[in-house]
Amino acid sequence: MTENQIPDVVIARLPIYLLKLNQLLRDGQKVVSSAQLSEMIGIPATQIRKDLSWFGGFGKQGSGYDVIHLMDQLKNILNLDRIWQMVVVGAGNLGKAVVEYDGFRQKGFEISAVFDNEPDRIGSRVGHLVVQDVEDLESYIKEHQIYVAALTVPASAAPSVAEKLVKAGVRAILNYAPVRLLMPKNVEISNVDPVLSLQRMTFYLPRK
Amino acid sequence: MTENQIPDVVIARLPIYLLKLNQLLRDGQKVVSSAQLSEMIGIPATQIRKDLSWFGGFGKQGSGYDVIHLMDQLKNILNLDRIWQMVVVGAGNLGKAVVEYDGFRQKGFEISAVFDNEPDRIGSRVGHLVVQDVEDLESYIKEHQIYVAALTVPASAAPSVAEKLVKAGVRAILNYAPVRLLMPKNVEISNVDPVLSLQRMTFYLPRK
DNA sequence: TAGATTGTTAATCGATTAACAATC
DNA sequence: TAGATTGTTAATCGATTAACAATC
Repeated sequence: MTENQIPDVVIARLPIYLLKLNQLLRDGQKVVSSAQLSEMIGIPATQIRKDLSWFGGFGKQGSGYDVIHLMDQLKNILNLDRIWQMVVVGAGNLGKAVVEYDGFRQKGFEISAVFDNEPDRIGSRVGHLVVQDVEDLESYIKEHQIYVAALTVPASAAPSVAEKLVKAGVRAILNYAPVRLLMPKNVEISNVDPVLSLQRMTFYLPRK
Repeated sequence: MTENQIPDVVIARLPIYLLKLNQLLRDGQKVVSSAQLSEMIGIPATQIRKDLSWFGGFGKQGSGYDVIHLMDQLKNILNLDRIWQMVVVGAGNLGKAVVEYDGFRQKGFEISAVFDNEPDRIGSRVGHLVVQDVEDLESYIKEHQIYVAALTVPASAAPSVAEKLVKAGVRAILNYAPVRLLMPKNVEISNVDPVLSLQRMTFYLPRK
């Protein structure tokens, strides 16, 4: 069963295409060529075509890609033609910001619960949610069949909470804690660590 | 002048090594081998050694790397043996969270000013700072020789603000707005877009 | 039809990995 | 010295890019 494995880098670019297509749609553009997309997002046209061709022929020779149609296809490929329920673990400043950020819901990720272990926080309101006891995390995930979680606990607590999440059935973790979490290979993890990004960029800055 | 160009992917891994070394230091470990590091962060030992060897020989055959010495070297390479002043543009929820997040300062990135264009927000306090008028952004950057900025304005405003930043002399932008910004090639940009990360991960999740 | 642009093959480029001599 | 682990070369692997036939 040698599956025609699609490279991870290709998958990572699809949401970028989708983002730009959204914008084109709002601007009322009906059709777009790979050359136009290329210029707008700074990815070579050949690469865009190659990426898309992993999944089929979505374009039309001579004219380009129908914006709406391509968006639908990408959403389907990325499993985004549905709403994903998501839990947030950690109700500190970061957790609050995540819960109150509107961008997740707008793109189909609905935060359905937030958890913490601090007695002071449990029971308090964050956004439109009430903070629940992390003791109830596993049963909640199982009962509601949650696959996606955001981790906004301190670095020290992250590994053990992540393990709990995985044990309960979570398959994708958005990790805001500044640690590298080792995951079984059937669990996806994305690290949101702006400090690492800054530390990369400073390499290229003038030393003074 | 064919410079021995170091790949971007290599640079991007160095802060990860640094993060883990920090942890080892706290744990009191003095020396670490590439094999140990490998196991701890899930990057092949060969790759770690290869990455480091771009910059010189930091290890000792037979024993490994001195934790403190390697940290010092990495900090030097990444230009992290100093404090970077940073401005934040956009004082909405996201901007507030960024200003109030302690992790930047801890790692040597000091937020020295925050800007917005909303009259209601200008003059109000965020963390220990007072929100300044974005009209004064360029002069502030020039006067204080700021090279690093975080962009937490709405997507629609991001491109024009980014342009202002670059014009004033900013060379590294941490972009929180959900847009791709095209930058001159002497300006570094990192996108912090958790939604894109989620949209990548859902590809791998079971469809139901 | 002529012009434009896709989808795909093949060539190139660059990054990862294996292997091992050097050396602490 | 013997054992361990680095630093580096060469081989492999995989991703990007160029080129162009197919086709709208």
